[in-house]
Formats: sequence, C-alpha cells, structure tokens
Amino acid sequence: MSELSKTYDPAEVEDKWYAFWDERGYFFADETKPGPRFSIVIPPPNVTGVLTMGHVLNNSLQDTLVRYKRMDGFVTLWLPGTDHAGIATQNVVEKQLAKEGISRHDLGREEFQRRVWAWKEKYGSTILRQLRKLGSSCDWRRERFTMDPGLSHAVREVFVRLYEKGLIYRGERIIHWCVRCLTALSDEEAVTVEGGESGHLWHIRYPAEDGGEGVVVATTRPETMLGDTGVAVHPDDPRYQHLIGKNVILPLLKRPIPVVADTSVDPAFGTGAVKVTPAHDANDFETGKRHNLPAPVIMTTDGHITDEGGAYAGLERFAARKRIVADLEAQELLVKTDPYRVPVRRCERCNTVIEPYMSKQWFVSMEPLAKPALEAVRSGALEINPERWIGVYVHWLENIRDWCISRQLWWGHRVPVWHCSTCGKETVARVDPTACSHCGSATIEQDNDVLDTWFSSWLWPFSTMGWPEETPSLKRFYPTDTLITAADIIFFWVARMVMAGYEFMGESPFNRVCFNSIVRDMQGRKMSKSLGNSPDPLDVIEKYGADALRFTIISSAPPGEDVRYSLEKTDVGRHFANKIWNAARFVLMNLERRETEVLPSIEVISLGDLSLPDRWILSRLQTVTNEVRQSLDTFRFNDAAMTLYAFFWHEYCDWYVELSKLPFASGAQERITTTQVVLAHVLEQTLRLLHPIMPFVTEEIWQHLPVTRPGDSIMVAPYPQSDDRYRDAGAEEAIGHLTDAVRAIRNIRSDIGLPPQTELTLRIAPRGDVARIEEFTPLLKVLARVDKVELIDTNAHPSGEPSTLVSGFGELFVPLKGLVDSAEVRARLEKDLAKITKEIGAVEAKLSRPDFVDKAPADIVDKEKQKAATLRERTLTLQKHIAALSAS
RNA sequence: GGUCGCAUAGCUCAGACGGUUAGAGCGCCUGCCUCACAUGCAGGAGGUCCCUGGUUCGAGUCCAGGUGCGACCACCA
Repeated sequence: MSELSKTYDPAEVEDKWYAFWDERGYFFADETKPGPRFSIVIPPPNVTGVLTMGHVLNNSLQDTLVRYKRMDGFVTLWLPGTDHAGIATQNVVEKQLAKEGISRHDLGREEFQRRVWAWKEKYGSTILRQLRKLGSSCDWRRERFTMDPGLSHAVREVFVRLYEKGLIYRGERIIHWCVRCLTALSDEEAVTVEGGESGHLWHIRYPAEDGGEGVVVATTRPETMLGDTGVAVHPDDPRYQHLIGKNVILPLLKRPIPVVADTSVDPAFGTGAVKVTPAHDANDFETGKRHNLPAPVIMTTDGHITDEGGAYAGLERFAARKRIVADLEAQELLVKTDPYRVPVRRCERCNTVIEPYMSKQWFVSMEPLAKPALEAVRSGALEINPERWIGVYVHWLENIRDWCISRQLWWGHRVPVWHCSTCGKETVARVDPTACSHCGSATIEQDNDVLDTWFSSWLWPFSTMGWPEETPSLKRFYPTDTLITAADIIFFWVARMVMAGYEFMGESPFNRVCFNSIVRDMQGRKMSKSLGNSPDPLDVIEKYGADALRFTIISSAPPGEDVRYSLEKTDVGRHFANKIWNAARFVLMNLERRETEVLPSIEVISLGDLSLPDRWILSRLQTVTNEVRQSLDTFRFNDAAMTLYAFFWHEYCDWYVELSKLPFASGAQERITTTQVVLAHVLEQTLRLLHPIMPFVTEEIWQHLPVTRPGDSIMVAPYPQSDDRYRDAGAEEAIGHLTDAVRAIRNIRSDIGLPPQTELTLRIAPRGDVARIEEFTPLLKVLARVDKVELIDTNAHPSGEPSTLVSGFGELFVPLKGLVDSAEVRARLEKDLAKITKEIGAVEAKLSRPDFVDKAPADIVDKEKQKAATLRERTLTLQKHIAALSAS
C-alpha cells in the first residue's frame, strides 16, 4: 500500500482500468442472461464529430446511469454508434477533395461514395475512441453506424412501408434550398436568427398598364421580382379597388402582370400590395395556385439568375439584387428604401442564406404519425424530464408539417424508388428491381436523391437491435428504458423516434426521456467548435483526469438548467479525486498494522461493540445511500454528486477519520479492529456509491482494499442498499453536539489567538448527561487539543475565562493560564453578547405575536421558546463574565 | 406575435414538500508544511435572496404585476 503515491495521478490508471473492464467483458450486455434488464441507446454522434463538452456531459450522465443500473443488478445495455451525418460528412470530404483541386463531380457519384467510406474507415471512429477515454461503458460489440447494412435494411423497409401506406409522397413544393450544399433541407435544418437580420424593405412602383400610377409594392428580396407573375391586394382594400383584375407592368422586364385580390394580404403591412413570385416564396406559391399564375424559376440551384431574368441572367443572386435596386433607382421606380429586420433562414450546416425554392421532393405525411406520439405523453406512457419540455414537444406535434426527406446529396441512403421512362410510373421495392412493376419495362432508373440523415436516426432504438428481424436482442432489450439527450434535438430526433416507435413497433421506444443541460462558456455562449470557446475535453482529461471532468460537469449541471463551464472549474473534481485518494491512503496505512491479510466484514462486528463515532458514520452512510439512489432515480445527478462530495469530505474525512485517530493511538486492539473495519467499510461503500460518477479512481482504490470483495471489479459489485440496523438518530445527535463543541473551542482559540499547537484545559459546567460528556472527553482531546477536562459545578461561573454554551454539554470554559490579556477576552465576550442580543430580539418579537403562538404548529412554537430561554440564560452569563472582567 | 425558463455572496451556482443561524466551490482575510492530503487543515469577512403588491402565524420558496436577461416556436411581403 505504500506504493500509493502522495497525489492521485489519473493518467497512470485510467487506460489500465478501461482495458481491464473491456477485456473482462463487463460492458457486454448478454441477452441470454436472465433477470431484470436496463437498456439505453446512445444519441449517435456524427461520424465527423470530435468530443465536445456537450458530449462529455451527455455521456457522463448516460454512463453514470448505466453503471448504477449495472451495479444494481440489471442486465444492462448501453448501445453505442455513430450517425452518417449526410451533409456534414459530404462537406468534410468535399473540402478534402478541394485541397486536391477536384470536386465530387470530377469523381462521379460512385467514386465519391468510395472516398467517403474510405474517410469514414480512417476517421469515423475518432469520437468513439474519445468516449472510451471518458470511461463510457458502452457495449462496443454492438457498435452501429446508420449506414450499416442492417440499418440500411431497416431504412428501406420503413420507406417501403410508409410508401405503401400512402404516407410517403413526392410533390412539387416550395422547400428550403441551400445554394451551397445544393440540396433541399427540412424545416428544422433551416435556422433563423432571433429578431431577423438587418436588411431593407424596398418600395417599388409597378406602373399601371394604361399609364396610370399603378401600385407600390414592398419587398425584402427585390431580385425575386424577375419571377413575379402578379400583384396581390386585399379584396376589401379601398386603395386598390380600381386595379383589381387589371394589369400592371413589371418593371425592368416590362411584362404585364395581373393585380389579383387575395385575403391573405395584410392591408396594414407595407403598402398593402404584395408582389407575387410563386416559384420563390412559400406564400406566393399558394397565392399563385389560387389565381392560376405561372411560376417561372428565375434562379439556378447554385443561386444565379436564369435566362428568365433577361438582362440579369447569370448574375449571382446578391449581385443581381444590387443591380436591380440600382436600375430601379435610375428609372425612378424605387419609391423608398427603409431599413428592416428581415427574417432570414440559413443552412444549419454551412450558414448560407437559404432560398425558398420550388422543387420536386419526397415528403412524409406526419399527422397520422404524430397522433400516437402525442397520446404517449398525455397518457403518461412516455415521461419527459424536466417536465417543461412537454409543452415544446406537444406544440411541435400539434402543429406538425410534412417532412421533406429527400436530399440532393451523394452520401446517404438512396431513395428506393425507380422511375420508368416508358410508363412514367414509380417502382418502390424492398430489393432493387430490374423492371418496372407497372409496365414491366427495363427502362427504369433509380431516383437520384438520398434520404435525410434523420430518416435513419429516427429508427435508431430498434434498427440497431436488428429490426425488422425479430432478433434476440430486440426481444430482450427493446423498448429501451431511458433516453438521455440534449433538448436541441427534440424535434429532429426525439419526437420522430417516438413516432417511428409507435408506427413500427407499436409502442414508445423508451419510457423516460431526460434532457440534459447545454454546456456554455462563462459568457453564456453555447460551447462550439466554430466559436472556439470550448476547452478540448481530451486535454482536460489528460491534465485533470476523466473522473475530475466527469465529477465537475455532473455536479454543476442541475436538471433543466444550462451549465457554465470553464477549465478552472475542473479543479473541484480534481481536488475531490485527490481527497478520496488520500483518505484511502490513510485508511490503508492504518490497516497495515494488521497481522491478517483480509479485514473482517462489518457483519461480524456486533452493534454493541461500535463506538459512538462508528455508529454515527454508519448511520449517516445509510441516509446518504438512500439519498443518492433517489437522486439517480430521478435524474438529479448533480444532487447525487454533491451529496457524496459533502458526505465523504465533510463528514467522513473531516470528522470520522479524525476521530478514528483516537482508537489507533489508544493501542487497544479490539477498538482498533472495530475502527479499521468501520473505516474500511464506509470507504468501500462510498467508493461503490461514487463509482458511476468517478469510475477510475474508485476502481483503483477499491482494488487495493484488503477487504472481501464480491467480484473482480467495483463496476460489477452490487450498488449499496441502506441497512436500517445501522440507523442511529441518537448517535447522529450526539456527534452533532460534539462537533458543535469542537467548533466552539476552535473559535475561542482562534479569537483569542491561541496557537493551534497549544494544548488547553477545558472546564465544563455540565447541563446535559454527565456520562455522555465523559464519553466525549477523549474525543475532544484529539479534535480540539484539549489536554485536560475538568467538570465543575453546573452553576459555577469562573470569571475571566472565555466560555461558550453548547447543547449536550453545558457551558465550556477555557482557563487562560495567563496566556492572554483579559481585555481581549472581554472584547470577545462583548462581541458575543451583541450578537445574542440581536438574536434574542428577533425571537422574542416572534413569540410576542399572538397569531404565531396560536396558529403555528406546536413544535415550531416550542422550538422558538426553547431558543429564547437558552439565549436569555446565555445573556445573563455573559453579562456576569463581563462584569467580573471589568472589576478585575 | 406565441410559448417557456432564469434573476440568491465579488464570481459560478445549489436551495422538491413554505418553518432552526440561507449553503457549496472558487476568490479574499488570519493562522497552520499537525505523522492521509498545502490539490491540504482550522478560523473568518462577505447576502435588502431583482422590484412592487398579495396569500399565510410565517415567503428565497406560493400567487399577480413589473424590470432585466436567455431559449424555443411562428410563411407576413
């Protein structure tokens, strides 16, 4: 045991234990093993991902829960894997190609895909390796990837089923189009900046065909006027009655376009006249349909003006905007330009401004799928924590819109639809067809699009377990129990998983959802790679240790609140790990004195042989065990961490370990043995309680303890249960008195400037059980350097001695032996008196209110009365002392 | 525009259920290298619990309004 170094060095032990657990197969969830089971699936990180602080928090929480359940006897599965992340991954590889000076088009679709796979093989497991560094106890034998053959099979099955059910359709709609990624996006992938972005509202005159003034329209995107096929006004708007049904002239292109009446127009906004661009605006698309307006496409997929734009053809969209505004101004058709906050949407992946774009895409009808997902929450079949997220979830589902699932990418699951050039119909099939299912012609070609990444992620809980096959894993571990994830993917992923769960498995894929905090920097900004405001978790692990990081982040993340993290905070965890380490060194050092190898179990010590401190710490351990279990069961991970921190540091180390020095110094072998057993037992149990949060340091110490261990690793040792036999309220109260007394003596010592080494005599005028006070005496010696305790008459008031009143004891006096000037003592007494006088005023005021005495519960009133009496007595004593000192 | 969250020590934050002296970590001050730990030990200073009103014997905690932050949702040109 002497090999334990003075400070804990995580780097030395972490990899060793991780390999040990892995080799022993402790992470493996055996579906053939009987007993209760617990399963969760990881929110699959992007295959392009590197570990962020967000992952650290999320995975630390998952690992804590999983380790807790595993120790608690559940056959536990934590299924890991990664997401193929369509756009993100394609972007990464395209960037790589760009460095070689080529584009994906130079390679062609197949070769490009080969390159992406090669990239994935080389770099794709980075984040999972990093999760191992954190200590994540995933079942690596079950690692999945959303483009694995099995998962792809599930994707295909789901597409076909939904298509056959009529829930997948193809349609021409205005969708969000990224002109850089060259693909359609879902509503969720088109993000807005709160409050819009700074821009302009341009007022443009569209003259009447007959030479009249015509109308002035207001727009934020003047370039879209090239695609205008109408102007809409409200049918009741008196200003424009004369124009309805007539034509106005579209400036620049000088094309006549009709003025139509449409109730969707808000007369109060702008000029009350709206230009209608059916191919480039979702509202206008609808308006155009209602009035049979043509919908010319004036922009290419990469954001340049098409030939429809006449003289502007070929211009990039924002250059075109500039030119058009200038030309309008030159022609005096620009009436005015107001600054305006424009609601701009940007691509979630590359931040490019999105174009609303008319395009033929694949959609999923969501409404039928949403119903059971709503019902799940309403009926309680699905529990959402913290509860406030329920509203967000419900609101989204109640207002659900169809899901655009096709992407014009090369990386992803290809849409399993074949178009026939002979009959024009679609063939949708589970296995690749060779001929059209309608006309039998071989002239079929597969749809070019791939599916949204989330179209595979929403199947994750069951596709990873082998669905649609009825595998043993699926039977054993599905549905999963808990999902721990970040709330920012509540729509992308969580709600859709619930929908898929009901649609394909008939029940919710998990019973409980726990949304963890968002990790922010000290300025409150979300930590992100692009901002560069996040420490690299791997550096943190290297410098501070995984346990330190886990403890720090878990203890500072209350449910439902965001957490602000900075590197320095990790000291809390690091210091705690070191404290545990050194407490263990103390214990081991004191166990070395034993002759025998293995310490007896706590079971062999009869309750009657336990000392007061023994009974106290054991009693506290039971309470703490219950509290920690309850906290973990209700996702209050931070409470679990803090409870253990406070117990271990401020009760076990600060008091019990100090108290244990007395029996060790006494030389009485029986007392020593008992103390050794209790000391080791509480340490061992606390290590187990802590293990889910701090797996490495607990394992390292546990392996050194010379106690009977129920297995080869703490990670498979049973999680502690509280044992009521050790509950002892009396001992807890008594130790409370003792610590009060010690603190009081230390206070006096500090106030009058007695050096800590100076031993002192204590005189006690007892008010409590004298036998108990005598029991305390030796303990005071070690804790407060009291070399002698004298019991004096209860009513004695030795003058000139600082004193203090401690319940359970009585009045404690410290004779000064001429060490200290009586003026200092007097000052101290007067300070106390002032404090008490203030306190007594407050209590008496409370007691003098009749409504308090009448209406408050009796025990509360009694407590106040007790307090008043004690304070009054104390006041008298102090006054006496002060008088005596003044006289001398 | 709608919905939701937050406001407690210099800083970062805990304080389910209303009830002793409102806590922790960091920082600060004083004294200690006391034979587990200076990544430590002992002691201390520091709080009108955002404001106003209400409910209650009693409010940091519950209710209403206000102020200030923040998040999410929403097709208004």
